[in-house]
Amino acid sequence: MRPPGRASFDGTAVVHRLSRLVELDEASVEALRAAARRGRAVEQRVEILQEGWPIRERLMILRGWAARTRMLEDGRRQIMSLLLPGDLIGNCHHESPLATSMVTTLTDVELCPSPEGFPLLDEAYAVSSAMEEAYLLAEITRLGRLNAEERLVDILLELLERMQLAGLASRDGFDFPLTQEMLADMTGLTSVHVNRMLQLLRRQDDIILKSGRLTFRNADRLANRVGRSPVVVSGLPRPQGTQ
Amino acid sequence: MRPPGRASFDGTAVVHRLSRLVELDEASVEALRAAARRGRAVEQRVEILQEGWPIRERLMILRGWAARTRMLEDGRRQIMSLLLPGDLIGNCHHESPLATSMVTTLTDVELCPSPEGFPLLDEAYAVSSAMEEAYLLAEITRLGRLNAEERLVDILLELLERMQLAGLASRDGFDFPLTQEMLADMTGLTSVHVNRMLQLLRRQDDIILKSGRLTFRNADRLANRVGRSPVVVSGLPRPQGTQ
DNA sequence: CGTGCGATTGAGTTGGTTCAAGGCCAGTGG
DNA sequence: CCACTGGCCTTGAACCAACTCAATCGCACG
Repeated sequence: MRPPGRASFDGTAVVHRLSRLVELDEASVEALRAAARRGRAVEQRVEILQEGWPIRERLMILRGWAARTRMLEDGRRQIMSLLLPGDLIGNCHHESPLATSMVTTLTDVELCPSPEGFPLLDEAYAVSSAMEEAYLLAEITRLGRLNAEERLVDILLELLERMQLAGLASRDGFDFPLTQEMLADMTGLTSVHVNRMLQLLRRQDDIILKSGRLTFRNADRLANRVGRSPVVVSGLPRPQGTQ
Repeated sequence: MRPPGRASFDGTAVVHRLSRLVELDEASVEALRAAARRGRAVEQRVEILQEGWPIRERLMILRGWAARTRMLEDGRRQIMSLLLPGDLIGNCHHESPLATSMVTTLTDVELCPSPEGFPLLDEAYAVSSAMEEAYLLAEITRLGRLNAEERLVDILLELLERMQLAGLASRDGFDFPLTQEMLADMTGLTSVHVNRMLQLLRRQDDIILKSGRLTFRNADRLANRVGRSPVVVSGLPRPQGTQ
């Protein structure tokens, strides 16, 4: 566990992700890289942003996972969305200066302010923000209408999709830092039940999940089984030129 | 049931709501009123927008209720958010030209394109869009961590809050057009269970719900009981000057 | 006076929770 | 080098909130 403080990073994930959303020019990419060099490290389980705080700056995640969460009085916790490398935090589309949710690091994280004043980057931020909304909608359907197994499969596939977008996943797997309790807080289940469902998926030979790595045996078949279609394709402008 | 087609309306709800979000100038208000006069009526249970459709124009709801919904293959349905009079549809914050969800009318509805090119209105749209996100986050927590009774109370109180914002509710009640099945599709429950929970609330003397009107016996007490705080206050810029 | 949609009720079932007790393993300190 | 943590995962058994299925009621409307 490295101590928080200064750190350096090349910003691969951010560049990879944003340039898949919008075809970026050299200046934008360079600005991202430069920003990434000024990255700050934050330990796991730290609150980056509190609900209602003024948003000073827009941040990007260079490394590690964070989450937008809400706590109830009695300790119940809901993770409303995950923030992965390449994602933006506090992407307030406007003059709304207050955070609408708490943001907590789930792992050790490295972040930096996102560069401003580059038209293409602004466009990418906008698309990114639209994607975020699409993921919120997906989360609502997941919680409202899917059963435990479907929820888990659906969220895992979404993560594969997003990690691929950031260039951090192979065709069928990626490094997976979440505990079962975090999965429970995302899916609205208990960690005990998440455990049983993961075992079910393992027994069915759908996934391999061990030592911090998640691998799908056949992601397409699985997606098909729970009736999932990728969010990116359906909810977003097709990447221009790229792809 | 009036036939769809041309209709006229003064746009009270829209003006009321938006001028609570941002202090509008005379020109903006007049533009809203003028737009409202060109309102179009749509029957209940009609799909205004399909997922993936290009968004031609930004619409406002003048009268009636609609919803952003998603259907699963097997007929399960989730209402992701409600659209009330004064709300905007397809408030795409950017160049993202595709609808991220289906929009269906729940009641007979009257709508019109929202005026463009007024700086203060644009600001109001932006705030409105931020609120929409806050409501999505609230919906996620509701579905993920509240039990049936809490979900129902929470959503009903949210609706009170929103209807008041549009000037369509008294201090403790408003006209309520939703069927129990629609409530079920919002709360991720079955209509049978929604029915039982509503009866519970009636028995506890929390609400009166009959002949299309919902009244709270003591909204504050109820809010307190389920640990709910208003979304508007916590997640939004305080209305400047107003209030 | 039907007719049909929505609300209501009952009885049985189940998916997911709760509570509580281990088990595993990486990191730490002696 | 090994024993001792502490965090996370695993397992079992009892329980309960919410679902399912199916019948009935009530009312607005034609």
